[in-house]
Amino acid sequence: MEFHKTLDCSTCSMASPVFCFLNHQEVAKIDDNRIEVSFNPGDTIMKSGTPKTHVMSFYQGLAKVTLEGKDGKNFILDFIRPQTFFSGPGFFFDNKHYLTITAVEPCKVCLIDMDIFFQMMKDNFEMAFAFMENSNKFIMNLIHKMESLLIKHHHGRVAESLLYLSGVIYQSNPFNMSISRKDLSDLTALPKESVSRILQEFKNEGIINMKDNTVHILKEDSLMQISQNG
Amino acid sequence: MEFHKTLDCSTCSMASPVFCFLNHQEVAKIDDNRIEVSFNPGDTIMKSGTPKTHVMSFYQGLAKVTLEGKDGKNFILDFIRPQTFFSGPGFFFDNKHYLTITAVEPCKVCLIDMDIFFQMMKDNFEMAFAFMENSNKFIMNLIHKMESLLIKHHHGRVAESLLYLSGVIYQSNPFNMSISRKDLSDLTALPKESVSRILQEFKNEGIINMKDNTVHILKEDSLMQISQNG
DNA sequence: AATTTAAATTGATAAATGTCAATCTAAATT
DNA sequence: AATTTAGATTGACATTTATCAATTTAAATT
Repeated sequence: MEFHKTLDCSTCSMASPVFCFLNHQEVAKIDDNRIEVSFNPGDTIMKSGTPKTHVMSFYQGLAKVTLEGKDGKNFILDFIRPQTFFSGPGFFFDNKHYLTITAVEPCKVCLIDMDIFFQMMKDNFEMAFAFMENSNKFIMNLIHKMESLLIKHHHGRVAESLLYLSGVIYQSNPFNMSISRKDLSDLTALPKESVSRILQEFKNEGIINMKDNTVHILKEDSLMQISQNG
Repeated sequence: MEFHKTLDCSTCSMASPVFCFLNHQEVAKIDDNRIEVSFNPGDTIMKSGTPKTHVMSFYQGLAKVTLEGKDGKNFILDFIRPQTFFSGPGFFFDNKHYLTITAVEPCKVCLIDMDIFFQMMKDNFEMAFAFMENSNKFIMNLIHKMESLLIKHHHGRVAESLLYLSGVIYQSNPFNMSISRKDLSDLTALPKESVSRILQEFKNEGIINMKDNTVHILKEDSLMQISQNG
């Protein structure tokens, strides 16, 4: 971890849309009340159950947002890429974390004092509204995720995840999957054995190719169909 | 439906906590820009996909919040009882409904013009914050629901639902279940046949009693244990 | 490079689960 | 009250799915 700052809010191009309605004074105040933190893969960025003191601007790397269930079962609700603003549902409520965020690739974030951010929303309704929009998008993600998990069968879930990883998270087609099979298992809410099997099936059917964590989607149409109907 | 008003905001005791920070002027403004609507069981209060023009204060009856999936599969995310404020995740985003709300028992609601409510949040940050707290509670409900559905087996889900209906929704122990088996099926994300079977099992094991839609929980401890471990 | 550790794959099996069809019950309509 | 309709229950079956154990592969450590 580094405690000196390498960025300047006034020139930062990595800020989330939540911050785009601030005037110079407000930007300066954010700058004075933030800390930059780096995380290595596997590091916990936010831990469910702990007190919530900051909101987060995620500006580098890849992280996973996890719901910790019982018996050590975890569910990945989403992956985070820059630029993302994250406060979490405990904000305004009991100021605790309800989700765990873990670095998958090396990450850099700015942590902004929650009270400062809170006060700023009082004076700047545009930021407050941008914050609310951000919350609502999070809700819609959750709803979509829920729908997928409830409706789709195993093959469909894996197909959807591969398309999501390639299209949204890694944004390339032969993509190097930096997440583990366990992560894929937590993302699809499937036992890791099932994930292995299904990936193997996709490979045998010529839908994808796999080698050394590099996945190549060969028949995107087939995957989309499996994702829809499976 | 009745188009004349029977209530007065300034003396209304059925308002959600979201409205508790308003001054006289603001209360009057809400009063001028709301309509009272009654719904019969089965009526659609809000329909997914339609434009969103109002926020809702739910002050009488029982309704279900449904996520419409593919192939006519529906999932009940929650039931609504007074007093509940509901805006929905489309607010601030594309102003469409993403969830469907349907009356289960006769319902009465106030629909408040969305733009008026929006403007009022600009001037009254306390209401805006109460609104945000409401949103975050909704998120936490969703997360809890998701966890249950992902972790628990069929018996556990039915057990949890019975406890929820008795404890939260109907607030009595021998309770008259105004929701249908199909609703119970949509709530637990289980085929209705499975719901029937499991209820019957619970009955045979002396955990509950059932007659004419009246359900009596006899062994709450057993149900709680099944809900936890099942 | 050798050894150890962890992760991923594969196979076999038992259990859970969804679907179809048929029966039964209750409610609604005439 | 008789008829119709919708909803709920039950049974049987095929399929899906989770779990355990064993093997293989890859990564990390010495």
